Amino acid sequence: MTISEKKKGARGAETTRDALMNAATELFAARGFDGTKVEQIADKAGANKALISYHFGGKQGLYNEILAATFTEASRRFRAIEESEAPADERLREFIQTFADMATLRPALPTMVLREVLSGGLHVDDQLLPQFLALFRVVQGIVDQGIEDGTFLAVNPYLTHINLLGSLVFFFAFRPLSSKIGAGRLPTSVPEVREFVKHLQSTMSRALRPSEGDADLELA
Amino acid sequence: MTISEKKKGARGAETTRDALMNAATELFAARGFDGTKVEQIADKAGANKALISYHFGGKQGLYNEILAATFTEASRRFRAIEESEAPADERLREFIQTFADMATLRPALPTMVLREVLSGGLHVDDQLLPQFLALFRVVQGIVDQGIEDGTFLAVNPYLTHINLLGSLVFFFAFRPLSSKIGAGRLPTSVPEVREFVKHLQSTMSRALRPSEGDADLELA
DNA sequence: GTCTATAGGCTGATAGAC
DNA sequence: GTCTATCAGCCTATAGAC
Repeated sequence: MTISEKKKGARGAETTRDALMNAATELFAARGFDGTKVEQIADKAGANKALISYHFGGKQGLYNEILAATFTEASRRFRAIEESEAPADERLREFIQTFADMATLRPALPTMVLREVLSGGLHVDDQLLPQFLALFRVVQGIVDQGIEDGTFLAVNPYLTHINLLGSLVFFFAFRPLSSKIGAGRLPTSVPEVREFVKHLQSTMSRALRPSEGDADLELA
Repeated sequence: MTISEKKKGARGAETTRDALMNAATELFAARGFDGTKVEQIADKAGANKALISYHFGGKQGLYNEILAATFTEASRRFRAIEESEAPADERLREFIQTFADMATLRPALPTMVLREVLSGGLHVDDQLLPQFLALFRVVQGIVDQGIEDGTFLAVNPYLTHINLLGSLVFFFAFRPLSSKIGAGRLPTSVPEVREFVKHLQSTMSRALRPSEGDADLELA
């Protein structure tokens, strides 16, 4: 038995601080800030609720820290794609795959993005805003590149971005409800992530591929 | 001065009941159930907060009534598309346009759908679930039709539905934040609904159109 | 139908012992 | 760092006058 396991049998080598962060991330994602009570967080973490104030200065502080950690990690991962010099089509596939990997590893990410979007970004402080916006520029950069070298149709990059990110975020946010509704009432069983990734990749690829008689399409 | 205007000058011919509904719809959409306080609703409606209990039996009752009204209206509008006998491609365009019209007229709709999805459908009682699911079957019905008569690629209808609905809902949910971030920091100005509708219609059309060498694509 | 006043419950935060 | 006990504030709901 290690020192850190001295008291809390339910946790591994996790510090109390980390346990609180993990528990809170799940709860905030599922129920939102107002819907989550500090006592629930403490219980789930197997810790005392007073420690939330001690470690994070309160519920709001904990939320901010989680938001920052989530966006920072996402930001870091996407930077690799932004710096890649692969063809646009390949980078787009990579973006979809990376987002899916991240959402699988951290299911709270799409949910928290969505909650922030819904709340009008009320909780995103100015320090975090650049990272938030960075996430919103990746797709546009890729589309710009594809249009420039002629491998993509001249679509509106911003709308393409909304289209793609909306699909991704919605898919992952919808999965829990999808499971709840159940196999009987839903036309198909809950789809695998792999399947969805493949679907979205080929859908976007077809949607952006310039074809013969398509000079009339957009340009907004 | 009509009888109904006897007391509240700020409202039109609106009954107190309706004023509360409208104010609450906006607030619930913007801040969620837990984030909205009954006093805020009353203030916005120019009414007394005790009247929420009187008219709706409490905050939860008010929320349920709004949710029911919202989904019922959506359900009614989409039924027309479901019963249409137009070609699949046209019906898909119609679906997108109808959703956009509805979201423009009632901005709370996409937001509340999204909040329900995020919460895992916690507030949707069993009576409402069928209407909720109906909304989720429209796109799939259209795609099924298109595949059957050969005008669409054999894509997965459920994933196509997620793709389309995610894009639509996200676009409208993101608009307020988009405005807040501002013209300076966003690559393009906040796009018009018309523009987005056109984009999404042609994107989906291209994504679903069967082309020459595409026998390899899906079938999950 | 509408208002005022208040009750009663819950929540987040902290003081202080260990 | 962690825990117990407690408090102050807020929030919903209701009783009762008009």
